[in-house]
Amino acid sequence: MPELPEVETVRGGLAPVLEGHRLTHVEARRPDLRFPLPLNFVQTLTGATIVSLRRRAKYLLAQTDREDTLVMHLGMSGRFEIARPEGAVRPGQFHYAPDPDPKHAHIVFETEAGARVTYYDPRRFGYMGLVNTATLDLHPWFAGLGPEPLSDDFDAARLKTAFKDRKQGPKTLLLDQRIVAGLGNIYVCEALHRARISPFKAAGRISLPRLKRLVTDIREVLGEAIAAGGSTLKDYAQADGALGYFQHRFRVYDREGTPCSNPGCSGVIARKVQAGRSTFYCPVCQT
DNA sequence: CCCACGACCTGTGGGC
DNA sequence: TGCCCACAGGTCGTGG
Repeated sequence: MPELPEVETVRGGLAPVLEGHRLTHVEARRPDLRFPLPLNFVQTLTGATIVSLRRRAKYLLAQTDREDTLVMHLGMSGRFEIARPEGAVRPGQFHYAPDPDPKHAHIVFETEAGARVTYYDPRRFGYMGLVNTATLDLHPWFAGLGPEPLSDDFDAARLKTAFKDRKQGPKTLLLDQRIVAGLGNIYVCEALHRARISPFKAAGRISLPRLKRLVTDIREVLGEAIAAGGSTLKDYAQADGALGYFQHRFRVYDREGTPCSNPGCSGVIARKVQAGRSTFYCPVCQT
């Protein structure tokens, strides 16, 4: 599933075709994704103009010129594809290439300009909803979210407070969206490896200088991934259909048995299940 | 409050 | 080739 950098990449891919564009056709091919779609989903969005497309944590926020913001979460396997018309059947009506994966094409948006944005999600862990824009921050999806890791609100002092007296490893706590919003399994593993911090060490016992290093490394790895256009795994493609390449730069994720890349370390990357998720790490230099 | 675990849903890849 | 199991980027609810 897309983590922060992938969602940011999707945002960047969708923004040119959605921002400032009016939705002329909205289709929900099933009544639910992970949760039921609002009953007024199609009605509310049809004819609305998307005034901005932003990201908060792993959510995409498409603010409309009506009262609501369309909130989209990609879950594990959600992705968007943009189709451009191959020709106009007649003015305002367009022709598109056949959908390569109609079985998982759950939501379709078409804009006045002729772009077709299709949401695919085989596992249906993703979800969409309509949230009143004026009170968006109070909505349960957003009210408890921690700071954006790339913002100034996120720093070592804040992590120190969040980690205080906690016995769980930093791996588990960094996945908690209330502590910091937008990290997922891949980038937590990558950041802890860069910072040479053990995923299993009691979080409350990590020193402030090491947390400072961790904050820097979180920002660094996210920044690199965003710059690379987001990572692409099996069932994820960039919003415009092109592929990202950051997955080739993972240093620990899915690299069990390969040599540790940290300078001067002769360790071998290991995998352990921690709180039900795979943790990849170097048992030698991550302490 | 903290923490571990199962559930949600579907697809894929590896081993036999 | 076929079958079965393990596993997958996230989040939520339950129960100790």
